[in-house]
Amino acid sequence: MIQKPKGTYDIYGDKAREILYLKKLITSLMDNYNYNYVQTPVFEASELFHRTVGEETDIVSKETYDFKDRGNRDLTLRPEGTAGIVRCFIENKLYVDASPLKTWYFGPMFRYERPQSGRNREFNQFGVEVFGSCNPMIDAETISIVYNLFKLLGLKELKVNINSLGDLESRAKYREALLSYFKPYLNDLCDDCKQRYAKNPLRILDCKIDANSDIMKNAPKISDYLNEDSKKHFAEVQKYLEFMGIDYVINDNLVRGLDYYTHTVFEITSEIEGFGSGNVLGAGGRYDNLVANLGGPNIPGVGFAVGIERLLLALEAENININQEEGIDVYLFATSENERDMMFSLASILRVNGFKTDLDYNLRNFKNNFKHADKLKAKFIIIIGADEVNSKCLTIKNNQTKEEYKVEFDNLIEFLDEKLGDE
RNA sequence: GCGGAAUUGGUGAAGGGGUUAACACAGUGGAUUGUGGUUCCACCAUGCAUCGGUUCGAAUCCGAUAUUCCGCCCCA
Repeated sequence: MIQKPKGTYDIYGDKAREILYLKKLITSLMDNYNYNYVQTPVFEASELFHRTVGEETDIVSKETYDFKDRGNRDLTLRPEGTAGIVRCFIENKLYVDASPLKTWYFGPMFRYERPQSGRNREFNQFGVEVFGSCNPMIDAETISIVYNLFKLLGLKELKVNINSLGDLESRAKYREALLSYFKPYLNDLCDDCKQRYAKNPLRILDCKIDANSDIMKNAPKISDYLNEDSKKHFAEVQKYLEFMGIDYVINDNLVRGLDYYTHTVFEITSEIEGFGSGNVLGAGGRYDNLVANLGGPNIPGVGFAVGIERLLLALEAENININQEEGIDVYLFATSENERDMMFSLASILRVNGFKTDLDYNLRNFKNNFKHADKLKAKFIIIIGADEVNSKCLTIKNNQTKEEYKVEFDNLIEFLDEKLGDE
């Protein structure tokens, strides 16, 4: 028996309805914010991710799905969404259009990881990327999208963490300060942190092992190294968040695992008991140099990604049901083989007229047909037998009230419109 | 990359070396004939993740592999 690849899952039934509902809600929310849907390839040149996400990040160094195609091209299944959208932005010269350009995406991402709760090898992300504005309003707006989506869904146990990494100048100064601060303590840090010291010292702050040590607590804070512009930018982001009534916490140690961030970074976590390390539901930030680094014009960007599977887990943990199974309007069955053709053509007419219709394909007996109609949550049942065919008068049963009606064939649509229109 | 626990029909599961793999739900057919969701009866795993080993005999013991769940690292 061939099984699905490790860390993947099939989407069907309740899960499928939930994801479709989320997509619908997100689509309409993005419409209100006036963002444009963008779809880019699921795989890209491997080099794209090395240059954007960062060579030394875990995502690129040990989690990518790399392969060569039959033309010997080096390709990678996308581990995140930003790189592809930025490439698309540059390649199609989308910067000639209205600025800022506000985009969103929804689709599968791939990371070669050990599966566990809230983590799969193929998973779905919803995200936005905004290009062409340095205005802190955009930073606050993107945070508000994630926040409002979660609130709309009914999530309560949320925490918005924000921080600023500053511009290139501030970041460089801070890096120097960290290097000189940690140098005497190098041997006291964990092995991972020793590596981070050499490759990306900011990430030392992210360390869970040393988090509570005095060394870490007394480490220099990024906020002391922000220059005037960076400070002002961060202050305005906070001002706009307050305008929108979004509670946030400034977390000095929030640095994020992707290399491209500048200025604002944020994470929204679920604070539900027992949610573990998968509690980051959405995260993102500003990346003012990424477009230029990839060979595009010097245009700033802001974005975030939300993990759909994690969002569904959080909804489940808060007992929020978004599975909107509605049931059908009409169920038809024939009493014998002779009436099946009529049943089938009648179903077709109902469907074209906008009624959610299903029918008995199996020639079930009466009992099983009624059972099946209940299972489909049918509002009306139409029974077609010899009498009905001869008299051209249909028997229609309201499956909630059990009332039965005789309706002329020609009046059927009108009858159902009236009955179902009440709701 | 490291660690822990699991895997028995469509589903929930019992059985921990002895031949027909319990029970329940779902499904199908019937008692029931054009009006059901109650009740009753019948059918529904030559097979217990896969491969190999031990044994007269393995779902049961041993080994390997796969997958699932959970934790660490990291991430959404």
